[in-house]
Amino acid sequence: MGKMRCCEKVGFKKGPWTPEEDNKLLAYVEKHGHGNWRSVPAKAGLERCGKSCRLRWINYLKPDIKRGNFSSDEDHTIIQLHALLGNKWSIIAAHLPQRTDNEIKNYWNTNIKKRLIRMGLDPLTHKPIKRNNFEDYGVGHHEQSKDTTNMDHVAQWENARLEAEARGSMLQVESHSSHHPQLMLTKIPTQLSPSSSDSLSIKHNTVYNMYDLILATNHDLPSPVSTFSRTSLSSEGDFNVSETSFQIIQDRVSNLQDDEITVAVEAFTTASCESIQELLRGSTLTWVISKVIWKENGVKEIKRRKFPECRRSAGK
DNA sequence: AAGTCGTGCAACCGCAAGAAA
DNA sequence: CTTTCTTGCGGTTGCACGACT
Repeated sequence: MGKMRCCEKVGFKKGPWTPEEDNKLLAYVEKHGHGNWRSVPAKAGLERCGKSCRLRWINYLKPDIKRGNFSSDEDHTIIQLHALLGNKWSIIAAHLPQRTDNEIKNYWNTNIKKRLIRMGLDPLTHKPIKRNNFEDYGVGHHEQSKDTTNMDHVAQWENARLEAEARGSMLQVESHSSHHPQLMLTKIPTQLSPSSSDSLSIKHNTVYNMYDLILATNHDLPSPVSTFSRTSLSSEGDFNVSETSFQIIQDRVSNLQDDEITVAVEAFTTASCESIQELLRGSTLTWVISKVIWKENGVKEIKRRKFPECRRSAGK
């Protein structure tokens, strides 16, 4: 593209932030809000690039961030979600209010991953590693035998994994029944609430829900809405939606109460990209909504988007 | 006391998605 | 439709600090 990324420009300071810099950034964001990070450094009087400012704000300065040790509940949640989703830190973080994806990623890499390996479990699949693979993870036979004596812990991990898998397959079963024209809503934390959550940004008097939504519709049925869920998949594909269908679906979404939106479906959140692709391939489907927008007066809008090919997860 | 090693975490980097022009 | 810009994500790096020798 030939453009200069902000952090490539010389003259920007790098490294740890000083308290003075933190104060400047904090004062600026409190006064003007965040967004357009590129212009923030100049306006805030900082010699940092916008990206660095954004990161500092998101990972450290934001007032609702919880720091310190992870509770056993949080630990359990991370294990379960990781077993299902893999390294989808942002999605995992969405299930742990006040925790940042960076913090969860660090916690995983420095703590949970090592515990798994010590127990002889594959950190990717959470399943037992074959004995001759132990050295791949730098675990010798001595250590293995030491850890396998603690079968309780291994069993706990296995339970967490199975629980997560069961949850995932249940969601798929529900999803396959998408020809039934009902909304499937399950509890999800409050990230869809247009308050001060991580997933929202406020811009031009509009609250954007940054979590994508999938809205599957079966054209053979009178009701356009069969499943309604959220995901964060990327998109590509070829699904044409007529203006009529779009209007019907938009009306349907607009008629949802805020609290219904707030408890949006979890199904695709925890299903793998592959299973979603498989699911959508087999259906008379449908199309994808990228986001719901709450305007000031509470009116909801939706934005269209094409079907996902999961580029990020496939490429990395 | 000095040097080395291991660990935890903040910060950086490259890339991609999505919005805006 | 294309280009440009901003934002977000996940992998990786490097520094600070404590434990150990």
